[in-house]
Amino acid sequence: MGCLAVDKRLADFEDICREKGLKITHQRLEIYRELLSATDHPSVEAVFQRVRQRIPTISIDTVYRTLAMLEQSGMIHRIQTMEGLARYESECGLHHHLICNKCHEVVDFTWELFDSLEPPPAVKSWGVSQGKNIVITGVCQQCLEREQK
Amino acid sequence: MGCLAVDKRLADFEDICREKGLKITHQRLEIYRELLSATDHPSVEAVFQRVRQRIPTISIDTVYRTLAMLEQSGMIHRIQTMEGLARYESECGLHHHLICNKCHEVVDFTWELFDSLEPPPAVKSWGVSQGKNIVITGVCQQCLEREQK
DNA sequence: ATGTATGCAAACGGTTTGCACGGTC
DNA sequence: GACCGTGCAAACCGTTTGCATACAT
Repeated sequence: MGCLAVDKRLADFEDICREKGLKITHQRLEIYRELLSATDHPSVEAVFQRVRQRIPTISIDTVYRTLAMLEQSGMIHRIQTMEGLARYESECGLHHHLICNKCHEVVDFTWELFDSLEPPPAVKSWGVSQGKNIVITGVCQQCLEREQK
Repeated sequence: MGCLAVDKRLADFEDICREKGLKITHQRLEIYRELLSATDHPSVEAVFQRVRQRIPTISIDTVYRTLAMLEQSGMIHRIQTMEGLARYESECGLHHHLICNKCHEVVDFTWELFDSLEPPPAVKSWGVSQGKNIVITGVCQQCLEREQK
């Protein structure tokens, strides 16, 4: 999953750590590996539960700290959802999000036409833009089917 | 401010309350009035501080409950920010948001060309879309100037 | 050997909830 | 007078932090 193979990105992770003087620990590797193979956009709690199966002694604090560290290094992204909790993704390519109002699942989609569009002049006069992201909210197919049970 | 005059929207508020059997209280009126005249996108705490000047005995719980009620009735919108707190706006017209990564201020902008665009097919097959919102993040002019002090 | 990362536990901040009183209808 | 809304306080939940130990370098 993601824009590069998992192995390549784990190697990059080690390079970035060495470069920044960060230590390559068992916990950090497993947390990053978990996020690289995740297709949903897991919450901190979800990452914790998954990694815990391989490292039963891991604490949720370490998951919080590691995810924050990975985000600061630009290796993963944080998404703040309407539920009020943070979700993470390892996807680094240009993309947007579909969020279901019922099950709160997050799905990626791409929209190249939009990406190539020039924003209106008001944006330029506001300041310097660094990210341009669409969030489409609605109800996903599974929830629609579940509703008309 | 907003797509309708403040007085008109306060009258609508009373109609909607009567319709739904909700009581028109002093607190609810002042909270809604405050949001109608706000140009920033205030947090619950900010609304509380402002309304408190006119109703010194008001509690923050009431502000939370009233804002939730107004949102459920479709009279205002909640925005979940990256800071992890909720912000509210009374604007009901189609618009998008500029968010400064430094001061976290939220500014509205419109983009009619985008609004008229048909989303890619993947969106239709995902489910039913209800909202389509752009968030552009970056650094606003004031923060840029403050930086190069 | 040095110093950062971890795990534990406690604190934190925004938000929600249970309850008795007060105000609206 | 009936009942919903309010204010107070306490609970709640996701997240952050201080500290002593464990581990990577």
